[in-house]
Amino acid sequence: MRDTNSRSRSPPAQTPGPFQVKKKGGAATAASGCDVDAEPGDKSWLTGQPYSKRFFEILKARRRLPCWEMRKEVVKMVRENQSSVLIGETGSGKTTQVAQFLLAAGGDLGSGSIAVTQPRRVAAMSVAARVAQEMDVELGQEVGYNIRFEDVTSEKTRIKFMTDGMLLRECQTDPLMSKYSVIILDEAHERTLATDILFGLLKEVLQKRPELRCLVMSATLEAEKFQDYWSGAPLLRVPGRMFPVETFFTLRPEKDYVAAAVEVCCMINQQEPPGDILCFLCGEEEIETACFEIETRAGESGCSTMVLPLYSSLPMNQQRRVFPPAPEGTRKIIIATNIAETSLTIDGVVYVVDPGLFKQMLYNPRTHVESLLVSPISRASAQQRAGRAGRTRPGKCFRLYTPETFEKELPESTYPEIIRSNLSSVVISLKKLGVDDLVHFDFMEPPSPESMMRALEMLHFLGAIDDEGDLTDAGKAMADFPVDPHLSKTIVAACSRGCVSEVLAIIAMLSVPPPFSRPRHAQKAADRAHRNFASGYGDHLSLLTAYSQYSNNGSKADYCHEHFLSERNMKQAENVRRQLAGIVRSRGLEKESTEKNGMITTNVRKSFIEGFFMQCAHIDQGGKNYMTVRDQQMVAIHPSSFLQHKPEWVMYHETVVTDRCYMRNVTAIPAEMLIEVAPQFYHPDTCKLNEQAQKILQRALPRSKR
DNA sequence: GAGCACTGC
Repeated sequence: MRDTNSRSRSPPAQTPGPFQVKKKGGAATAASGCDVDAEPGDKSWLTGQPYSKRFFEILKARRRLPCWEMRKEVVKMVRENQSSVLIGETGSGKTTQVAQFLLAAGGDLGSGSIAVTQPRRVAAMSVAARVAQEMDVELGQEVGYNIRFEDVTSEKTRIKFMTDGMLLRECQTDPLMSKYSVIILDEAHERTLATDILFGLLKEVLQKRPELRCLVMSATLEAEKFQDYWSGAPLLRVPGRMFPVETFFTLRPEKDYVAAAVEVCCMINQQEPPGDILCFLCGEEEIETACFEIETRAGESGCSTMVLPLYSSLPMNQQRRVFPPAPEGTRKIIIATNIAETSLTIDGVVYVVDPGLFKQMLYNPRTHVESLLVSPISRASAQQRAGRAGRTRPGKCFRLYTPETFEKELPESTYPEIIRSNLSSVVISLKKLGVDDLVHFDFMEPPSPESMMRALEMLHFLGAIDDEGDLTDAGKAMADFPVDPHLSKTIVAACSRGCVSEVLAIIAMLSVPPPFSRPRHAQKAADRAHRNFASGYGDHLSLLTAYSQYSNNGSKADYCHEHFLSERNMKQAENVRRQLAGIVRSRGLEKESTEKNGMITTNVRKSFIEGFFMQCAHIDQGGKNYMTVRDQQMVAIHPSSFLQHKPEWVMYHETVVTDRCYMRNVTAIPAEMLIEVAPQFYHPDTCKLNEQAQKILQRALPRSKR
């Protein structure tokens, strides 16, 4: 099944480039012909230690992987070409084997270390653990991983699994990626924002480092697209290993996909032979509804069934319930979001029910509005979902749409993140990486000029770039923080206003999934508990109260439980705060704190206005709704807000569109504070806001210092 | 007075 592409270029010169990394320790070298294969009694070519018994047991399984037979071809392709593409289906073993082949092959390939990127943290961790075991080394020594908040590598590390975002961050301090002799971008078909940017950066780095090798690994689809982008790089195809999956379509489109999914799950449960069912739905609420209905109907029909929901906001211990096999004679039915398509793999699934839909965040640069919409999945996703039924034995996939829909209405592959995202973070990090000419940056999928313009405009408003489009000092500082530019601007502002400690806590709380938990069965109690955190100023300062109380409490788990905080998300917020504080400290940005002079709430709000002055809204004439200043959109305060009254002006963190457009995380801002902090936008003499807004500002003018 | 797909730095 191999097709090495005929367009492959002639091999580059074998002379080491100027960025050759000095050879690190190792018991054997390329000259001794080290190989991944071994015989009992051999010593590890890498550590010089005798191999363990387990090593040989694992080796037996590795030799059976489809990838194994092609190890010489893989090595040859990568050695002879600066960039190449490897297509490997599920079960080919590419993720665990390829880096080992290349390292063992030695020569230039093993001169530095090998980076393997993954879109997800868990994947980076678990694959690293597996490979360390396969190589008979301790995790964190020769084989390690690096994800946010966790660096399990050492001086000795030769193969490093990392998230794509982590490698992108590393480029800021080492733009030539000089530590690495090979960079493998795995799961490239997922087209994450970070992988797409790494593509473009790597293309430039490869020109400067002729000895560097880049391997793009992907599941089957869009091979030609990758090849074209990498100027006809050679391609190797490794077959997968999976059981056949029989696919069924519906005759007519289904009006109510939740009802149809429930129907089909119950049908399988009653009529099909044993085997677990995995059903894809779009969100928490419909999953819980479907679970309830299937459970009820299974009870009526007398089938022994275990119905389990699965989505990311589900507490960990409940998520874990999907993995253990059901008792003999009981069928497991898992109703899951997209989390089960890529992030989690459940063994024992024989039937897949696929309505062909998922929720996707879409950004409209024209209106600045991001909204979460139910959209059709891609044909690639449909194939991936079906594949979930054939992991342990032959399975069946029930698609709740017609073959015509599949052919004509499903896009071939998922819309890359980069063309449906707000690009302000992308632009500021590229600028920081020295990519000034964004128009000519070699994106595999260039984002729309409009999206790019909006991002540049926003960064200009925030003072991150000057009129020439170059990063300002503030902009350079902002780019160091792994948060959205609105937030990094707020941090930089807080540093000068002496309230950075408080602002970081708030930003950490805003950057993690909702810290306030509100379990279905105890909503009233949760609301009551949360009211203890309420600040009259609004949500930002309420988040600060919650964070401070939590972090000053001795028994955090108990505190979370009693006050209906999500322990998982609060821990995450602590991590984020610590990381951001570390950056503030290492850059020496902080001025003296204003905590003692009682200005803290004022200064916190002023700092946020510096980052969010475009995300403010004023009350309309009727006094009921709000109008956003940026695009005159009618919005309302989200009912979850701590704000109990309707102030004239509010600042909001984000908008969410459901039936109506809501502002989430809202803080009251006096008009005079807007005029003082952002006069370019709010001074009534110069601002270009509507009449109503002007009137309010005019009235406030005498109170302001400007 | 309503609802948060999924990742990542």
